[in-house]
Amino acid sequence: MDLLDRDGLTEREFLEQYRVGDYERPSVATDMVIFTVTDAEPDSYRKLPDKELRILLIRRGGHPFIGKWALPGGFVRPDETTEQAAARELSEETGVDDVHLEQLYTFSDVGRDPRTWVISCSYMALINSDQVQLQAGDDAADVAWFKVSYRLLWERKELIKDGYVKTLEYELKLSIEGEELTAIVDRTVAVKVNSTSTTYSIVSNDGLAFDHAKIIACAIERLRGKVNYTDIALHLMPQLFTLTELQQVYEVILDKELLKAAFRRKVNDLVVETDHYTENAGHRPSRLYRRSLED
Amino acid sequence: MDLLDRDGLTEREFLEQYRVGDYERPSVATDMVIFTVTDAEPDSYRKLPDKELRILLIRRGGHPFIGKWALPGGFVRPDETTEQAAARELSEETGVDDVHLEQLYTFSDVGRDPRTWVISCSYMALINSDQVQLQAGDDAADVAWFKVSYRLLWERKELIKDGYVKTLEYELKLSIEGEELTAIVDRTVAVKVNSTSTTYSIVSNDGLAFDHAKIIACAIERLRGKVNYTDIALHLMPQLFTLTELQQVYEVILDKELLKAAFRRKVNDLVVETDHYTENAGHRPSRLYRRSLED
DNA sequence: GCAATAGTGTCTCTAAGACAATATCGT
DNA sequence: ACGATATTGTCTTAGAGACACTATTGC
Repeated sequence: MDLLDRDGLTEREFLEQYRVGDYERPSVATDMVIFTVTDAEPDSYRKLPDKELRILLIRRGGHPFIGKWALPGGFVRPDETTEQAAARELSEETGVDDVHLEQLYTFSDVGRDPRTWVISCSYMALINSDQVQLQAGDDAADVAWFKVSYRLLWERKELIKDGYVKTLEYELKLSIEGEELTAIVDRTVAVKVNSTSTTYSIVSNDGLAFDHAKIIACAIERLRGKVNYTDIALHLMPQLFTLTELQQVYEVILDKELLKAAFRRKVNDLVVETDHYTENAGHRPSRLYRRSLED
Repeated sequence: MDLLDRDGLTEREFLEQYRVGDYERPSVATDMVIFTVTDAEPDSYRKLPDKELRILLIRRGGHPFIGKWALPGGFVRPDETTEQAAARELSEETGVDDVHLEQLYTFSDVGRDPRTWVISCSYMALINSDQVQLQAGDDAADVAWFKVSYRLLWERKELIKDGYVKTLEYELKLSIEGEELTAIVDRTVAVKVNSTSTTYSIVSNDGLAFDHAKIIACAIERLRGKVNYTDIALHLMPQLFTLTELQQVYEVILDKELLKAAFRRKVNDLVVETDHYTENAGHRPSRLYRRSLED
C-alpha cells in the first residue's frame, strides 16, 4: 500500500527528509472588525435613545502609520488557525470570548503593508454592549469605539465593449468625541460576457492605517447583507430587548427606516417573548424579548 | 508633519532600517474549485441530454498524497495578489482567462499540509464548456473533469446548555469513467446565546488529497446559495442557450427539480431573447437566449 | 389630558408554487 | 399521427409594503 515516488521514497520517508524551500513566504495576519451597538444620549426626557453602530480601533504607536487608527489584529502563529488567532486578538483586546466571529475576506494587495509582504485574513465580530465595558480602558487613550457611518455618494454605469462597468462610491465616516476619520471607497463591478468581477479601491483616506478602510467597508457590506436573511443582528442585542430596540439596530445597520408592522412580522420567528416589560419609560411599557434558539 | 517614533525615526527612516523578524511564516497557496457543465450522453434519439456539473482535479505525482486527486493550485508569489495567483493557475491549467473568479474562504487548520505550514486561500471559478476543451489534454491522464454530486445524508439537532448543536452530514461523490471518489463531510453549527459558529470536518475521505473535500463542499454550498439570488449560473452557459438548458443547469447545481413556469419568470430579467432557435431536435424548436448585461 | 411609544389590523401588490392548456417541431 | 419538448395562462398562497387605528404608560 506504500506508494513510492520518483526517488523511490515512501510518504513517511519523503516527509522525514522534507525541507522547506527558501522561496519567500508572506507574514499572515488577522484584522478584526468588531461591531457593537450603543445608546446615544436621549434628546429629551421620555424619548427613546437612538442606537449607534460602533467599531473598535486602536491608535498606532509606532511606524508605519504612526498616530493613525487601525483595526485590532496581529500575526498568526504556526500552532493556530486564522480563526483562533482572531479569537485570541479579540479576547486580548476586549476580554470577551463567546461572540459571533466570522471570516470576511483575505486581502493580499501588493504593498498593502509598507514594511514587508503581509497577507491579512479579516474577520468580523459582533458583541453586545452587555459583554464589553466601553470607554473603561486603562491606558485607553489609544483604544476607542468609533461610531460608523457608511453612505453611498453616487453611482455610475459606463458601457464598454461586451459589457459595462458600474462604480459605486461610498463615504465611510468614523467618529468619536473630538475626532472624525473619513475615507472614500469605490466598489467597481465589471460585467463582461463571461465574467463578473468586483474590486474595492480606496480613493481617499484620512486617519485610517493600511487598507483598513477597505476591510471596514467589506465588513459593513457583509453585515448589511446578512441582516436581511439571518438572525445575525441579534448578536448585537443584550439578553433582553424590546422589538423597537431591535428595529433600531436593524435601521442603524441598514441606514434606512423600516415599517414597524412589517418588521415585527419578519423577526417574529427569530425572537421569543418573555414576561418582562420595560418600566418607568415615560410612556407605555414594552414587552421584552430574547433571541430564539430554535431553527 | 513627519512624526517620530520612540526611537526618534521618521517613517521613511523606519522603513529603511526595517528588517523582517525571523519568526516563522507560513506558505500561502491558492486552491481552485473550477466548475463547468457538460452534456451526458442522451438515452434515446430526440431526448435532450442531461446536464452534469463537473470540477477539475489533478492526480498528484509526488508525495504527499501521491496518487490522490487534488484541486489545482499553487503558491502565491510576492509580486501578486492571491487573486492573481488563482487567475494564473487557472490560465496555466485550462488556458482560459475571462471567467468568473471569486474568493471562497481561507483554510488554515494546523497540519492540513503534512510537509509544512501552509495556509490556503481558496477560489471558485465558473467556466462554460465553450471556453475549455474537455478531455483534450496532452498528458491528460492526470487531469480530469469529475462529475460532482453533493447530497445531505442526515441531520441531527442536539440540545446543549444555552443552545443547541446542529450537524448536517453530506456525501460528496466525484466520478469519472472508471473512478469514483467519496468523502463524507459534516457541517456543524453551534448556536449559543451570544454566538453562532459553523465548522466543517471531514469524516471520511477516499481519494482526495489534503483537506480538499472541505474546500469542494464549501464551493458547492456557495454556488448553491448564490444561484438563487444572482445570475452566477449564467457563467456556466455558452453564448446561446435555451431556457430549458438553463433550468437543467440550475437543477443540477441545486440537485432538485424546479417548476418550469416559475423558473422562467424568475430568470426573465437575467436573459435576453435572440432570434435564433434550436434545429433538428426531434421536437418543437426552442428559442435561444443570451445573458443579459443589464442591471 | 398629552406626549410618546406599543402593538395590531387590513388592504394592496408582488413573487412563488402548482398545475393545466396549447403550440410546434422531426420522424 | 405521435413523441417529445416549448411556451403561456391562471389559480392559489405567502410575504412585504403601506397606512391606519387602538392601547398604555408617566408626568
